[in-house]
Amino acid sequence: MHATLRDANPPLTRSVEDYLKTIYHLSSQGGFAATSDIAAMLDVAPPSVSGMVKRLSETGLIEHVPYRGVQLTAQGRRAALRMIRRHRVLELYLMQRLGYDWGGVHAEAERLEHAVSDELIDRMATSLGQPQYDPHGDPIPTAAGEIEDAELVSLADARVGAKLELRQVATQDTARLRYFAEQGLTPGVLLAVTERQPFNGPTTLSLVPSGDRRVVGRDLARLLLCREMPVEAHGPTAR
Amino acid sequence: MHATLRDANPPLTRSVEDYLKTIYHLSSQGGFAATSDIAAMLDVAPPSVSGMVKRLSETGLIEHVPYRGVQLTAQGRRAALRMIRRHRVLELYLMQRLGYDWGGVHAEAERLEHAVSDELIDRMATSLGQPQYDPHGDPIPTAAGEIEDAELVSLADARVGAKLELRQVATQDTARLRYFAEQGLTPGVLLAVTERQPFNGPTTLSLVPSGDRRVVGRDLARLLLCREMPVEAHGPTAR
DNA sequence: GCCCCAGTTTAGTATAGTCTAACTTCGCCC
DNA sequence: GGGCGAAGTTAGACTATACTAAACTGGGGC
Repeated sequence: MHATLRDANPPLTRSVEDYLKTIYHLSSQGGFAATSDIAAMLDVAPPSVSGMVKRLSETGLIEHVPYRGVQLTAQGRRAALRMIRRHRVLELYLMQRLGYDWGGVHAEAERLEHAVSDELIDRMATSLGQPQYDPHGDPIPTAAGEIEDAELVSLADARVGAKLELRQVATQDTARLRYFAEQGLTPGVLLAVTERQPFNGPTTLSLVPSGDRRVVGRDLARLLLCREMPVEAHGPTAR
Repeated sequence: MHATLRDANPPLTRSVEDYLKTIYHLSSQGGFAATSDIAAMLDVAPPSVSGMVKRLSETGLIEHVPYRGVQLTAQGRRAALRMIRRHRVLELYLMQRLGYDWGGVHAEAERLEHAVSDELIDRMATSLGQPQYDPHGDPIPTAAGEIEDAELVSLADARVGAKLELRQVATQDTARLRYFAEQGLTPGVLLAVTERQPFNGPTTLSLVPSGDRRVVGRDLARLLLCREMPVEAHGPTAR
């Protein structure tokens, strides 16, 4: 009797899927996801997170170190990547095939990702030619659950002419964070490197799509981790 | 202060949407939907239905006559038709644009219909050219909530050559119902009228796609209510 | 015209998720 | 090195939905 692996995949609930995705994002850059960060990102109260964390670690999807935070297990990571694949394929499909724009696409994908079957996602991916990146330039995990490493470059090292997406601001310092925010340099913004002074001089960049220029000194530029954008191959979608 | 219509649309839950759709189908042909029929169709226990019925009638979506059954209010009917529109547009889109076949499309649409936005459905409908019928030949309600009357013809009155979908077997008589079932004449089957003998004689038909022939006398033929199929305009999808 | 059974409703319990309020723990600061 | 504030957890309650078991109702058969 192989009842051992009986309920190996009790289908995850919508809520569980959201938690796993959130934990994946929070812990991808650094070990643990904190309760309060999860709560903030999902817009629920911290005790709700504690409760869910208990259930998820009982079912082996995450590992919980009390007062430290949580991490995904291999199983949890697989489930999270499946959701991320769904989300990114959906966003790309909605934009390319149904005329969605940046405004509406995220919310729509956010709801659909819990309802689609793997088959539908694969059909969409096939229809799109097995794309590797979503409309934001983020890599799409494969159906087998592999995802390209983000390979972040600091702005200080990016070559002049590169088109980048700012992905991470590598400091906890409030004053610097605030300064970056004032400059419009927050994760997600697109920019092009237009110039760099020699001898460790400052980098000049222009924000996309506004075209605004910024000059960033080397020390600060090293904190801005970016992903080089894939060659623009898709249509005239905004940006 | 117009707080009167404050929570006019507390978004319906997935479960509520399923109940409304089921009640619509069960009560469309005849006044009341019975508790046990709803339970059977949703695969839940009858007491679960009683509980939901109480809540739904409190919120004004249905009307409940104890021990008789339930009917949709105008508001409930509107919500049900919205779900039916979603379901039918989804089925058509999945088959025409993503290569789904009859096997998988229903289940997929059944899940997606609770997650899609009205905008997405409208975009799909636009992409399909504002279709009027789903792949089963059922009419698609408009975005405004209007649905074509089914306009059923009895098999006895259908013209020779017509292609029909059997929609309703208009008798409660068990013996007749059993006989029809044995003949493969159950709601949903497709058939073509091939011949009719004069002077109120029997009608000959062939089942689609098997091609099997049946001869049905006038009295019985009058009980078989059918919908004339719209002209086949879509591709070579199985059937 | 009474009775009985199928169908319906009530009662009570469970589960997954949420919340607020109250308590605990951690680690930083002086 | 002791205290204090922030972060985390526990406790307890609520909602939506489901279930089983038990009680009720109403119309058809004799």
